[in-house]
Amino acid sequence: MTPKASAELPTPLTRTRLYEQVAEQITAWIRQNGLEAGDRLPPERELASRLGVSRATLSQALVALEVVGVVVVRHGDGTILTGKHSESRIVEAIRAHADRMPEIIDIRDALETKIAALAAERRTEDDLAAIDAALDTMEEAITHGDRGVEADEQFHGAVTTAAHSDLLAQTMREIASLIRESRLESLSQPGRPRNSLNGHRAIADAIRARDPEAAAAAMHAHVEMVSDVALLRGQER
Amino acid sequence: MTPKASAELPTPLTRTRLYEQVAEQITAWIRQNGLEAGDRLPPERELASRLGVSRATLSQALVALEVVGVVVVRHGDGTILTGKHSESRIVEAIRAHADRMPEIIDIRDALETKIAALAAERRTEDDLAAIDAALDTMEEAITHGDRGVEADEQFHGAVTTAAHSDLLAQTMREIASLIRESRLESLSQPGRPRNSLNGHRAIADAIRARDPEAAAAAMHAHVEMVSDVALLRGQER
DNA sequence: GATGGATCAGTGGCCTAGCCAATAGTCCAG
DNA sequence: CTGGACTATTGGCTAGGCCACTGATCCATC
Repeated sequence: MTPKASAELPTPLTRTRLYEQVAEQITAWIRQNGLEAGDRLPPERELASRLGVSRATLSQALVALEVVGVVVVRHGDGTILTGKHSESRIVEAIRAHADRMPEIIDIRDALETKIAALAAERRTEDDLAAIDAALDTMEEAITHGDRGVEADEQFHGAVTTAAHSDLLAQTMREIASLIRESRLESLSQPGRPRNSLNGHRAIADAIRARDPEAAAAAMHAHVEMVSDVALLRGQER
Repeated sequence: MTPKASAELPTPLTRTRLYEQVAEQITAWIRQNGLEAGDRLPPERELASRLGVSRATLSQALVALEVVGVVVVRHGDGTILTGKHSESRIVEAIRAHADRMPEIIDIRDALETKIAALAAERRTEDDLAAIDAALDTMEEAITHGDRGVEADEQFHGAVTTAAHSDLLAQTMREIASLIRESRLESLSQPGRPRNSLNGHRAIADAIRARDPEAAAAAMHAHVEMVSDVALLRGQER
């Protein structure tokens, strides 16, 4: 490498572990042969030699697959498929889809509407303060010409916290990365941040007034507004 | 199988792997010493001897922790904490809570209400047939004095399928085990299965009529009915 | 005929020992 | 002060081996 390369270097070069490659080869092999739940993998010794790795490495790969829930390894018996594949990860299963925006909208609508309603019922004064703070942050961001992506997330995060439901919060966190993408698209539209802020205000007011139905309605309208953008973008393709 | 032994045997006795114990010891050690993101674990050789296991086994444990996202292992450098702990798994985070029923109700309400509405919009004739089949199964189960737990799951599964949203389906699957528990409790109440079946019928009718709002309302009422049981049980404790 | 014990082959669990490869720090030459 | 070489430390992976568990089979016993 010589001087000029001041631009971005290709990659931090993520090193792949052997066990990862082995795990992928195994799952690929499973798909190819159309194996299903209950089917057996070959014995470790055989599989290891077939893959050209040591039994220790294969064992690591199996541990990984077991943790993810793809297989269950039974002492003295063998390694059995669970048919779960990678169902555990919500996100990855969806990422493959090209036109996944509508689905994200659906689930946002489902979760956030409920969250808004719960927040209206359960919010404390502290929760309210956090929500207001997020509104101020967004106000300021927009005034400075920023899109307010972070402030947007801050707001929704504050509302989620106010709902006081670990399960809902956890689930939101699970799909956070997907939602983030839709946010970016939405807030990139000219004039959209302002609209979004107004939506937030309506939601905040309903939560302040402890009115679950109004909060749900406001959140629903807000998500719908975002969906316009998404659908529009879907047509562009 | 001989007739008499119809009682339940103690347990299928789940065997614990050494690497699992090691992984737990490590996480426990992390908590005890209040280690945070960026902190290092001791070298493998040392850690292995301190824990009294071989390096190979310790390595398996680290693979498991790496897959879950607790640590990142860097060749030639060491093992570094990520501070993520186990945020990825929705379920486990909640299992710890003693009184988690209300939260399950909340998220069921959020997801299934939306799912019902979508099902009403998008259902095909095949979807409808599957839903009706589930109703018949439950009808029969109840007539035979069964609680109809499986038929209940079959129905909700059919509705979820009819919603044609992979993301929602995925999320439902993610919390399926939690919901299953709440189902068991609900359907164990005398007279409850019959009530539940009526609720299902109302939902099915709305979906058949392609009426999203009615479907959502019916599903909401259905989930509410279940929640009565749950809350009642919460007071028992 | 059914039950229960012994046996045996196949399979995973775990270990020891060792070499290879990457990293980061140090020191030295230019 | 920069760049290269060296070195200690650390993880990556392999080989080979013993032990424990599982399931099937056979056989003695009741």
